[in-house]
Amino acid sequence: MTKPKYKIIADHVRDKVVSKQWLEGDRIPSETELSELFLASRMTARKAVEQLVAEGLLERSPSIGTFVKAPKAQSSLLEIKNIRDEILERGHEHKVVVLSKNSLVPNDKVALELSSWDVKVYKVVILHFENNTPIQLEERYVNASFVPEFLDQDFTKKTSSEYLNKVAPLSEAKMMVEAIMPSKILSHHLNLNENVPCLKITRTTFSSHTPISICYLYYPADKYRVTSHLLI
Amino acid sequence: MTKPKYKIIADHVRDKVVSKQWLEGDRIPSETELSELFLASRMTARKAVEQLVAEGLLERSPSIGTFVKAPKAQSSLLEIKNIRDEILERGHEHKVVVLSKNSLVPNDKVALELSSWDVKVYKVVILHFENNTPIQLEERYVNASFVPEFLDQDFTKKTSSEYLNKVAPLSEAKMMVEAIMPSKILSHHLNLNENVPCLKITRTTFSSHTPISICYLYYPADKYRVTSHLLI
DNA sequence: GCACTATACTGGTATATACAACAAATATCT
DNA sequence: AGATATTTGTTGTATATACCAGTATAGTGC
Repeated sequence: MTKPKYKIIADHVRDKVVSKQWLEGDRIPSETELSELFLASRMTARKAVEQLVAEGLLERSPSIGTFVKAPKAQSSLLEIKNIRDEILERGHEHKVVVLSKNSLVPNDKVALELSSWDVKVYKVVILHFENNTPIQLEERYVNASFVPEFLDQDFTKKTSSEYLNKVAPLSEAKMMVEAIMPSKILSHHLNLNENVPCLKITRTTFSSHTPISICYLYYPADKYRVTSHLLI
Repeated sequence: MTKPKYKIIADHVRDKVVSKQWLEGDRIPSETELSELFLASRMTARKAVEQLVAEGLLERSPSIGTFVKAPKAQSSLLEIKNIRDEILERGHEHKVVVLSKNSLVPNDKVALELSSWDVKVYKVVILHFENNTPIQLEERYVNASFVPEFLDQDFTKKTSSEYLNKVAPLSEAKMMVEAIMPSKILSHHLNLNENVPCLKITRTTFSSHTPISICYLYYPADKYRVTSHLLI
């Protein structure tokens, strides 16, 4: 299970970019330099760079170099923002309680979305608090073969979606918004009064055309809403 | 300006796929076969295939082959579609009942969104049926100075959003999705059972940066949901 | 007929090499 | 000093080669 060399290089470069050690517009080492740094051939270094260009992190200019690309403006429609950033942007405090971590064989519905019948799936249930008020219950299933170390993460330090976006950058997402009446257990976790509905968001995220994760997000309807802004 | 060989190969294969000469699930020629067909090296043929895999047209299975991938379901991104088209697309019947038409001075909330304190506002309330089941209650406020003839329209023939899009083409939209418990009157119109929540969509539409209309759309939660598909 | 083995084929990784097109820096000439 | 030519560095394309790890098929032995 040794990681291919081009992936090692790609991971290393991606880390430099997402950790902001290399900033937007910076020129990264040339393909030849990368190949020397990692004791690989130019073709291998090139393959790593190609992958990151496809992910949208880098941008090439022939005869000049490869540069860190500006992040997508991407405020737009029903954006995929992680709950922590959202809460911090409102100037509030974010707290997390991990309710469960499991490795399991997916049920049909989850397996269908992750198109992974033969593989394991990881499941986590996490409760998010905004200023000590429960704001989101996150029930997340992750394709274990693509993110093998998912369960080892400490989600109190980095949210699950932050981690996923790091190891398998988001390329595509499907969302569904429903209104439901909460089950008793859900009502308990979200500390809901009687007769308060929930917003249920089902979100499937893809990385390079592969479904990585499906999550069910439950919000108290009296404290949360989804917005989008669409330019035509 | 000669096209690189790998692009020629990729274009050729892509054409086979989109023209349905090669169908979903079909195995395409192996990399070696492609290289022989196009008098190229395997690496070049491989690069063509890699590109098409990245585009999502093909799918690889190590030791087995490369296959034509199932096309993406492709609902579009939280599109602003009008309810009639939506229902007709599902192959169902659409019926409309206009509950009220008014001309009034806007309350603060509506006026703020339409940024029209000094002008009149038109209001319509319309109930939409899908196969004789109430599916949407539309409460719409329109900036009267921009759409003076709004109230004269027959909304059973053309929906309000169709008409608006014709006289003031949509350039921008803001949406908000919430879950609410219906009021008694709403529950009655939507023919809801007890304890069924509603999806409330608040949508403000703009034409050339001017807010034209704000509408509140109420849906029975057990019969409706909002989806979006986001490509990054 | 059945089980096992060998072979051929597939995509995945990795390298070495070569040349083209272009840009920027450097050196050279006038 | 200024214009021109050369060199160097960069990405882009293309090939030949090698080996690995799987799968599928054909062949072999029983």
